[in-house]
Amino acid sequence: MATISDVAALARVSVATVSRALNGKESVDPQLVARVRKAAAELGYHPNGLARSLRKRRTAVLALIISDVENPFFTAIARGVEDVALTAGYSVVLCNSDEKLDKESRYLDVAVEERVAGVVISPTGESTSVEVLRRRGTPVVAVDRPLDDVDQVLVNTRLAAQEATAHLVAAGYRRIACVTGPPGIRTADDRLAGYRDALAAAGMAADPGLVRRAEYRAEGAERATAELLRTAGVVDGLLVANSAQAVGSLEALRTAGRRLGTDVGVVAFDDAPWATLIDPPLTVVAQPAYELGAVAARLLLDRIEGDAHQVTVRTLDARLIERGSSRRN
Amino acid sequence: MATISDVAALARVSVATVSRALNGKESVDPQLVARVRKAAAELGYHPNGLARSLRKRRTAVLALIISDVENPFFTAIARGVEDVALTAGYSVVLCNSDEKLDKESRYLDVAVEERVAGVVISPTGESTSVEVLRRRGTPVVAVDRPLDDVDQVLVNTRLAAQEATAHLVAAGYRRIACVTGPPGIRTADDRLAGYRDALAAAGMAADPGLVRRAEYRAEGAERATAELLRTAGVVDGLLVANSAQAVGSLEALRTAGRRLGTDVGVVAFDDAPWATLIDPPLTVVAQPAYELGAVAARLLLDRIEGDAHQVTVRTLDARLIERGSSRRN
DNA sequence: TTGTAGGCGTTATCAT
DNA sequence: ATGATAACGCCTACAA
Repeated sequence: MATISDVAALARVSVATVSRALNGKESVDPQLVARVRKAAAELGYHPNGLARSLRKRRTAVLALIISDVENPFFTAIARGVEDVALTAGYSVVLCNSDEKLDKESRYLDVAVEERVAGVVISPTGESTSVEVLRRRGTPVVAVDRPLDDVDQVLVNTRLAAQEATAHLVAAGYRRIACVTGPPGIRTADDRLAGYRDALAAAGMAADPGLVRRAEYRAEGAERATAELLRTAGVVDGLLVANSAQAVGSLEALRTAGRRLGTDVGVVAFDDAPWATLIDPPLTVVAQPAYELGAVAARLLLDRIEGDAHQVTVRTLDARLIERGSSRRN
Repeated sequence: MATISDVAALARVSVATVSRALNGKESVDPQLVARVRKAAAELGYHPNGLARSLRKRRTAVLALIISDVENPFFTAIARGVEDVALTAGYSVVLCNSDEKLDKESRYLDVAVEERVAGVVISPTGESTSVEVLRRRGTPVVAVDRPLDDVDQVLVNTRLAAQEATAHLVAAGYRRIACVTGPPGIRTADDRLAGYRDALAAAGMAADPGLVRRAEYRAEGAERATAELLRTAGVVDGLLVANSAQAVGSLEALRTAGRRLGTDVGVVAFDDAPWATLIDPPLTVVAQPAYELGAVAARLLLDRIEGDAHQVTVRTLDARLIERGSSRRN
């Protein structure tokens, strides 16, 4: 484990010169630079980032805390963040909070302790607190879900849900149900709200029995949907709040022998790769996940580089992609 | 940004005492511990992990370098790694090499510079070099794909491919094609080898025209499969090397009007959540991704904690799940 | 242009 | 049981 002074000794210069040479600083004799480079290579020298960051009082690492690594929506966000961070010279470390508050707060502590330059987070819930970051002045950007007093990049998911539901109404479905995520998760609440907006606008009664909440996972949605079909009377339409849930809901519909589109019109959030593989293909609300991440990273870098602006909230639009699952036949 | 000496001052003790108290060390007057705790809380003190690691010459952070964050197989591995690391008191940072050698080697450099305790990596290719880690003595475990001279956790993917192909043969398919990943990626090569093993065992000629290579993504596989169907003559069976590719291959089959199972028997690697959603459901080779990650992490922790064992290679088995896509009717 | 030396915030050693 | 103090490896005034 060679250090800077080993390099200095081998190159017969001072550590200061090594530091300057290796960091491409100002005026160093090119001949010395060469000697230093050679010595460094010979020793397999890699600067100690810990020491460097300690001294400079800043790191070039961003933390991205997402609520579910196994959800393609969040991994797409991750790629967006990564791409802009990397080109700006920052590394990204990804942390998976798994929708669990304790894991999330542990990672927030780690972020503080490792003194990351900034944090992009999709908060697990309403009680998510980034106080620990705020106290230290670590810049934060919330993505996908809101968070008080910090920059945010969101999707206009309520409008999207409203449009999706209106689309089902226009297609002739009348008893439209909604399977959404747990209460307290803003995207889940918003999608439900949009659904209700659309029903109200269409002058249709909002039957509470047609609404189910489940974890953002296939299993929960499958149970919820099965139960819905058993107990809610006639159901001929369904809005599902994410693609993991869609897997479960579609299983349940099939088990119940209900044909997609013909018997039950379905729209789901997230344009999963398999959406066009099923028969009929699934109508979806496509969210701009990659952009979400890219915009969030950009905002964060602005903050880090001291561009002290006001708290900004950026809202991106989702897009309805009509396919066979929301057509009567 | 409160430091340990701020806490010391406020609690009117020495920094040494603060350090001992906060780290639950040996014998410290309980009364002082309380005073220190109170002072720390009051100041919102969080120890500086950089300084700590610099001093202790070790970090409690593992790096996991995977070749594609958007591939569920790798995110499942990530969860395995994470679960065991977290319970052992380590944090995991996830790095996405995106199957690109330059991103991979950048992350390897970062891992060294940040002095992570160890690295789990799914190497992008044959030329992946962890020399930089070896020189520093950073423990490494390769996962899913082999790597010279380091601990490895692999799947017996050649055998699995052979079984899958034999299953197609047994089901009566005769002109079986194979869509696999790029050359140089070991899993891709192994799956092809297993496919050939099975054909040979069945005394069937291996027609090179029935083999296609494509990126481990839907688009490439779709093109490859479409071309295969156009140019390879009769094709009534298909082995696909991962679930992303399966999406593309199935699209291509549908576009070509070939019915799953009836016209073309299909088996794909990876038990994707949507596999049972299509009609008929997809026969798959399920890989123990989570275990892969968990075992790799365990091996890595052993190394880190100085359990100097010989290079070990663990091979886990995959499991064929027969569904409708490999049945004639 | 190059070198010397102080300090970033901890932990650990050595006294007391 | 507690306190002073020397590293850990690097960067950067300041000096030469």
